[in-house]
Amino acid sequence: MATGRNHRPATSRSRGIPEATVARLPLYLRALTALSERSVPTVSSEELASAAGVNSAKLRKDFSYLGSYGTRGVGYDVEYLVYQISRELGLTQDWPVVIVGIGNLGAALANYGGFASRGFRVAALIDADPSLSGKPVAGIGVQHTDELEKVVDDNGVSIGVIATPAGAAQQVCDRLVAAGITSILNFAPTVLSVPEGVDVRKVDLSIELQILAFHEQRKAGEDVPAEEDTAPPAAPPAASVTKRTDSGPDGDLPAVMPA
Amino acid sequence: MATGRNHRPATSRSRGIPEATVARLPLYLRALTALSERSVPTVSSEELASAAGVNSAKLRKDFSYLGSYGTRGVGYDVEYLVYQISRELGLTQDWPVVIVGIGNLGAALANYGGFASRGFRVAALIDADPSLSGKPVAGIGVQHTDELEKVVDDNGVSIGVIATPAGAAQQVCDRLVAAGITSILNFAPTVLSVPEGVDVRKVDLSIELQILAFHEQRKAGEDVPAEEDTAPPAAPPAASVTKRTDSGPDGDLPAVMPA
DNA sequence: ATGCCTTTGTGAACGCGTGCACAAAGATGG
DNA sequence: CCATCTTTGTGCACGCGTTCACAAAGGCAT
Ligand SMILES: NC(=O)c1ccc[n+]([C@@H]2O[C@H](COP(=O)([O-])OP(=O)(O)OC[C@H]3O[C@@H](n4cnc5c(N)ncnc54)[C@H](O)[C@@H]3O)[C@@H](O)[C@H]2O)c1
Ligand SMILES: NC(=O)c1ccc[n+]([C@@H]2O[C@H](COP(=O)([O-])OP(=O)(O)OC[C@H]3O[C@@H](n4cnc5c(N)ncnc54)[C@H](O)[C@@H]3O)[C@@H](O)[C@H]2O)c1
Repeated sequence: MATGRNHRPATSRSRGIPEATVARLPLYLRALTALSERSVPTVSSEELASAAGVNSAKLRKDFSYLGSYGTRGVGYDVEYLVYQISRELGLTQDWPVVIVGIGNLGAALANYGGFASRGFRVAALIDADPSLSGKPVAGIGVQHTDELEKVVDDNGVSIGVIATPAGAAQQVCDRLVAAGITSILNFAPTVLSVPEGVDVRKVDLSIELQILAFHEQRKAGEDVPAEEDTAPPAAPPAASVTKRTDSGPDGDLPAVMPA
Repeated sequence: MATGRNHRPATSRSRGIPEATVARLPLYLRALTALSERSVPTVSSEELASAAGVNSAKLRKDFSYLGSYGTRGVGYDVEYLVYQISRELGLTQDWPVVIVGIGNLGAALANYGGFASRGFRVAALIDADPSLSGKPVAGIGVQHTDELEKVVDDNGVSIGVIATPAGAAQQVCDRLVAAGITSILNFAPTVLSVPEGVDVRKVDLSIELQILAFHEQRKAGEDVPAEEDTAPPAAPPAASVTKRTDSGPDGDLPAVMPA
């Protein structure tokens, strides 16, 4: 139990900035960086919002949490806003990151250029497989799990990425936390349990696909407006052996019925 | 403008099931599958909730949208629930998927076993690089972009995964949509614009890291409880040359001030 | 200087999601 | 058949996030 608090109750009242806003700041920053590279001096909330794919009122409200950085009748100064958001997100400093589990995914992550584009720097690659030790991936030698604590300590790493198989994830997580890491990005399909004060974010491809499949099914099913009697199979197994009245009207279960 | 509707206004009234619940169903399903493999016959909402890392009341409410599948005083039948959730998510049928952009990430995705574990099947791998054509990745030959429409059509693919560089993503997206795809999972760091009726979900590593960095910075700053006057730099560029009253207390801008 | 026109910043209403707390349902034991 | 105990299903309240709509702010032209 105590499978680790999710969400961020924000310790109570953080200094402002709703979580939903924080999640959008990187989006704005990306759009602003693109404008900056094209030497666009200012943007209106309307333009920037459409570039970021959000509602303009939402964007203005988001920015209002950072302060009043716009000029009425004109818009926002691109460079200045880039700096303000970067600072707010903590991107003015660089963040050493360790990646644990250098398999297919871990190697792809290590090779990912977008890592360094913001203030993130791959400090070390860690894997339990001894045959990988020393092998260079993306120009960095893979180190054995034994080195984990030392690496984290020496480089002052506070962000860890887990790309190991699901079975090893919790164990790796525990070690990362014990080593002093307080933020984890988890690619393994497992719920991680962490102590208070440690943030976990997860990226789960399988979940995303399942959500898409749900909507896809709905779209397909819309053609057949048989709203009433398509779904309800109406046969909860209830008492394990007592009930089993009949097979139920749902039939055609693909061999997954309760034994 | 019209950078593509985000969210899912659910076409108006979908048949129930809040989006937040849909997003958790795969989580429950994963936990239930694990229980099923251990031949556990029933679970209480409390147990299952902790395994999935959510609140038990939330879980019960989520299940209530699917119908009354529990037995009071006992809990939920694992197998039956697995089936019900699978069916609700559309996992009883198999979903052919195309992956476009077989680079570091695309190849990792193609090799990913978790794909097939649910009803997803990699129908084709597509890349614009002619030198990749025919090369087998994860046992499947990479096909050239020219084949895209044919592949989608022949296999009845409705879900596409974009793993190309950001610059090519919108273009690839447009082609996928034109070919008949209505659900897209986007790994490229770009906002995709799609017509109504097409669902887009994104996975953005960089955004996740930036969110972690934000909280990390906050944790570090908590030591100094100078709540009031740490943040407000109070120097929006405002009128380009007119304002500039003084440099403000923030100082130390790392050479990023507006010209 | 003055008025017009654009765009910000935000008050307020609304809807969704969350979690509490409890009555009802049902199993289980006597 | 009844009492007791467990666990579901949900009414309700609350808080967060979204969106509308508009007054105030400020640039710009005359
Ligand atoms: N490949 C993908 O596209 C993809 C997509 C989504 C999720 N995932 C998840 O990401 C994880 C990694 O996927 P993958 O395809 O790279 O798997 P992989 O098997 O290719 O790589 C896993 C690596 O982790 C290492 N490892 C195992 N136990 C370890 C431990 N205790 N400490 C350190 N390293 C350890 C292994 O030596 C191996 O190199 C899995 O959990 C997978 O479910 C992968
Ligand atoms: N590698 C990662 O870990 C990672 C993480 C997060 C996001 N991303 C994003 O995922 C995308 C792919 O990353 P990557 O590291 O695999 O890049 P990559 O350069 O290794 O691979 C890109 C592939 O896309 C192909 N391609 C280019 N244009 C195409 C087009 N128009 N049609 C079809 N194929 C085309 C290229 O030939 C190449 O094979 C990028 O947008 C990147 O920002 C990658």
